[in-house]
Amino acid sequence: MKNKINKSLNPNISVDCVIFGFDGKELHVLLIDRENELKNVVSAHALPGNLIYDHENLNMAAERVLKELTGLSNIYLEQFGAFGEPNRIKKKEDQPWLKAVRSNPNARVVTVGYYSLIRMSDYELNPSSFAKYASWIPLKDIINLPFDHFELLKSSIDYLRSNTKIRPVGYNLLPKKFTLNEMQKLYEAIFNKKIDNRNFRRKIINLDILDKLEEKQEGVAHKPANYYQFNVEKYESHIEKGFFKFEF
Amino acid sequence: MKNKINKSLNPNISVDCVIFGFDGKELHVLLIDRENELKNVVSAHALPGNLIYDHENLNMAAERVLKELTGLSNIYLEQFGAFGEPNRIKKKEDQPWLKAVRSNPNARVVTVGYYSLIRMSDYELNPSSFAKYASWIPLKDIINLPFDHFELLKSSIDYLRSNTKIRPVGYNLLPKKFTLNEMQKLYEAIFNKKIDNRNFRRKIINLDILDKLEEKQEGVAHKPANYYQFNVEKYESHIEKGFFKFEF
DNA sequence: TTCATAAGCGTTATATTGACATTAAGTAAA
DNA sequence: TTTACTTAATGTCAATATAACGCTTATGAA
Repeated sequence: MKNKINKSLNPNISVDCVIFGFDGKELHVLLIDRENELKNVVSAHALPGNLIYDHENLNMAAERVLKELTGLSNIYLEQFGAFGEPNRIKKKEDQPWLKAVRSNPNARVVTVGYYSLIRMSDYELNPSSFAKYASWIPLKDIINLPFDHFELLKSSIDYLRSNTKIRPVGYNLLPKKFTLNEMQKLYEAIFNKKIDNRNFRRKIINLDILDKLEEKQEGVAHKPANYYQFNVEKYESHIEKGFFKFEF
Repeated sequence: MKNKINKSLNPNISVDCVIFGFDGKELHVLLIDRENELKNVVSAHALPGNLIYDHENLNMAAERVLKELTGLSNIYLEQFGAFGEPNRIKKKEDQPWLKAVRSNPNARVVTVGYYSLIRMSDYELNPSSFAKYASWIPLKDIINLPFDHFELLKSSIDYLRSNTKIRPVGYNLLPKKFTLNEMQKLYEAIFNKKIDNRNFRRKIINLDILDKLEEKQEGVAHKPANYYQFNVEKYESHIEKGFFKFEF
């Protein structure tokens, strides 16, 4: 079995996934823990990623790898870049792990980065393959990662920010029903900056992508907030055209 | 020599370059002609691209490949995506050429797309390697290409357009000195749509990235246009921050 | 001198932005 | 039952940006 798999695993191409989650307060990233015996290494955490099979395309590979390592499936993944420094997996501290899991640990590997935004509470993590654990780590607590994963992470954040400036975000990150303040907190988390609440509300509501529900928060010790949900049709069409202002 | 090169050519990873040029009227794309005996194939034109060496990173590879095939050097290239459909180089009509130039013509190849915008007149084309000719083809005349090159081309155009909405464009495409109308024609070519000239001028001038020169067109049978040039500092800083309007 | 051509300029009505402070609705505590 | 506390929700104004629109100007050619 191992041989059969290795036969069609391409030794030179991998995918890595940066999965962002939002808990209402801050952004988290889904990382896996690799083998236990590597716990004493600088960082056992890593982005879920692995070599691809020759019969699958890059998107399929990313979905499969994510599923194998974390148990997550049906996740919409978007490519944010290819990373191919010749020395990207040559760091000394990364070698023991590579030797343990790769049949060709010295091969040059170019990786393609995929990212996604998901509601943390919607998914249960079920790590397997070489992942012993999979867990949500607050973005701000991630200070290093093996290989060039930290670069990938930074790059994915740049991409997420650019993207959020161009098209609305949140359908995949927020609960089905959410308050405008939760949505604002998400934007603040993405841009890492405070936003004026009146201006935020005006801008978002004018986009006309939300439906205001008849439902309010309950049991909170303050004025209850109204719930909203995305109007999927309007949201999608806005995603397609983007909300550029610099048009002619 | 052939063996030595092949030893370090990675059989699974390639780069392809989409080089856009502008002649003052319309966008052109730099294509190579492959071997003569393939002239009767559906399309002998192709994007300049080839496998990468294991010692070079993706950017270096794109620069080298571009240089080898077209003679262009010192071109700033930007990545626009990775393409990895398993069948992307399996089309029947593409096999003879692959067999002729690749030592492993059946290998699965993932390609990374790079694009650039250049002033056509600034560069002389000097094809070599497996390129017999390299020539500028009007974008609108390109109706098919081998492999998935047509997909890459479409994807690069999408990327160029998105990019042009976010940051100014033209420094690499227009002559050093240019008129506002030439710049407008460039934008019209990119977006493939007419732009109101007064609004265009106002918008571009308000960006404050151009210096108005003391020089005018000469010998034209109409009111001579004023020349402008990019103020590189202001242009660069604008490129960095982008001109998003959807900010908080 | 006139003609043809593209360059270059300006206004107005509308929409968007950013800055800023107060009131409202609920629970908890006194 | 009153008061305190907390977060939700709302409005205005001045400045800026946008889209739509037509006329005048400078030059070479006829």
